[in-house]
Amino acid sequence: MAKIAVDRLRTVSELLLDMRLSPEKSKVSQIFDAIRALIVEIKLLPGQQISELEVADALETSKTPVREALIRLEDAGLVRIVPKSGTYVTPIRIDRYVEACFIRVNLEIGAVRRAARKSHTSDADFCRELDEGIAEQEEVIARDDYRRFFELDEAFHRALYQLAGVPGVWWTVKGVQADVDRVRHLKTLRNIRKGPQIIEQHRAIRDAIAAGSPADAETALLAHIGGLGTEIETLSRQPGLLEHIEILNAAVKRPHLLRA
Amino acid sequence: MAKIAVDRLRTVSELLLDMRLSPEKSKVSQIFDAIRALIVEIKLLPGQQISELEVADALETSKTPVREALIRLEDAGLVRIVPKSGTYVTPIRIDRYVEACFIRVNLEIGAVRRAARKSHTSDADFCRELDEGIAEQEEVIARDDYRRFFELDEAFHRALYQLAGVPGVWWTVKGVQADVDRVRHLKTLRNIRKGPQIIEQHRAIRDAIAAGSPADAETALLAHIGGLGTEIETLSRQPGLLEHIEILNAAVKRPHLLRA
DNA sequence: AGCGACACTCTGGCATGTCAGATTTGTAAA
DNA sequence: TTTACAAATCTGACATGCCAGAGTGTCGCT
Repeated sequence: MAKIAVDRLRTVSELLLDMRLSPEKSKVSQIFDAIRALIVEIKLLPGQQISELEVADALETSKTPVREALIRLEDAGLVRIVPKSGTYVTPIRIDRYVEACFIRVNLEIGAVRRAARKSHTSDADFCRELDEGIAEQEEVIARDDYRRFFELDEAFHRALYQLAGVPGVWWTVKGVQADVDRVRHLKTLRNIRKGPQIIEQHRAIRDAIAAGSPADAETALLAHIGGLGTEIETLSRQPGLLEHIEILNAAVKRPHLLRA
Repeated sequence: MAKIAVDRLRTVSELLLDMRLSPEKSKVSQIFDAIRALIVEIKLLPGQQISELEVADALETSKTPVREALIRLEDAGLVRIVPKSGTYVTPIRIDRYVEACFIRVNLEIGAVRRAARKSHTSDADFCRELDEGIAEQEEVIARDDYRRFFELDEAFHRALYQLAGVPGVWWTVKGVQADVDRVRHLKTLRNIRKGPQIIEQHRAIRDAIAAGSPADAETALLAHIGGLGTEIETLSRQPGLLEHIEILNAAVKRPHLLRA
């Protein structure tokens, strides 16, 4: 099996040591966000244990807020709490990943179709928000600001739901995207990027909506985030990506697979 | 404004007094389920306060598990926790209702289409589970067992996701259905039922899947759970339903609107 | 060496207590 | 009666502590 560079195994306490809790927001939400980020960015490996007490000590707080954050992380599917045993990062499951893609694709198809229908009976300014988004995307891609581009991409898709008149749906999508985010992070780690191409696709979606054509909008969206089959193919085609995931999932049980 | 019969305002403690916590399952999940049921069945009215301490006393337990259950209820959108003030049942918002319908319709369209495609290349037994479900539905509808019918209906739709190969999607659907369930409860309270018709629609969906025709499957599904517009129309056409919701939302602030 | 019993440790479930802020209530002045 | 303001009350956020059960290592028996 190919050796793959993986971050050294770090305990939660190590990773959180330099974090300071702001008294402005609730501790629970801050801890939730912090640990979620660690999991999504694969700083915490699948299967790795997260101890309430350890986190509490590292953050100089008590177990209670940590525990409540972990409960919410469990609801989000990022950790598994096993009574009297421990709390563990869930493995990256490709079936969940596929389901998340399924959800996103279908919801977004529905959104762009609705948006296109509404656009049909609205003024020319209907797509202004999309246009502004695309313009800014081009700016940041020009200076390789991928973090910002990631935010803009998210905003663009959120705007689609807004145009469709179902803004809240976005949060549902976000909620199930945990596994997608983890895989996406792996992809960017492996330098799989395609910024300009994405912008072109965004523009195609915008145009179809502006033209008031639900069918074209669906086609454009599918070309963008792809059908389910496409998505899995993409994964398989990336040499070693699935293997990489396997290794990550197994790493905690077999630490000798890890390299510094 | 029309007077509408509404359950007398009951505190959580009253409603939970006869409940006994089983030591087999965790207290949190039992409390979560119990309060969720009370909210969905509109025993607890929108806006009504749910005090941690009150629930804890009624169930002869401590605040901790109650609190954790309430946190999960907040994630589910059923309550709103206001720091240093109280925890309140969220109002029934029709925009959320619409969004939940949107989510369900689009996901289920995707599911039946996929199921139909898979059926196309599978054996004749592909739809057996659906057939068995429909058969049992006919049995229970014959003896007016609406509670059981409700379960079977749910199982039928869950089976659709299973056939599509994305079983986990069902849980996402369930997660966002809180408001739908509340409205549905209102509907059944107002005697809006149509059992035999539903079974006929189930059969149509099954047939389209068995025939391996995605387009027909989508059509049949739309006829069943309806497009978004249809759903809202249904609401508006029910004389007084929207009003009823308004009154429920306002009831707690204006107790004089309530009748025994 | 192989294996089972037992003690010890660790974990999360839960009980209880403290506190600051939000809300309500009592009350007295206008 | 109305209003203003302060005391009393109530609430959830968080801290701390205890407990039973799961896991693990050790030691003695075979």
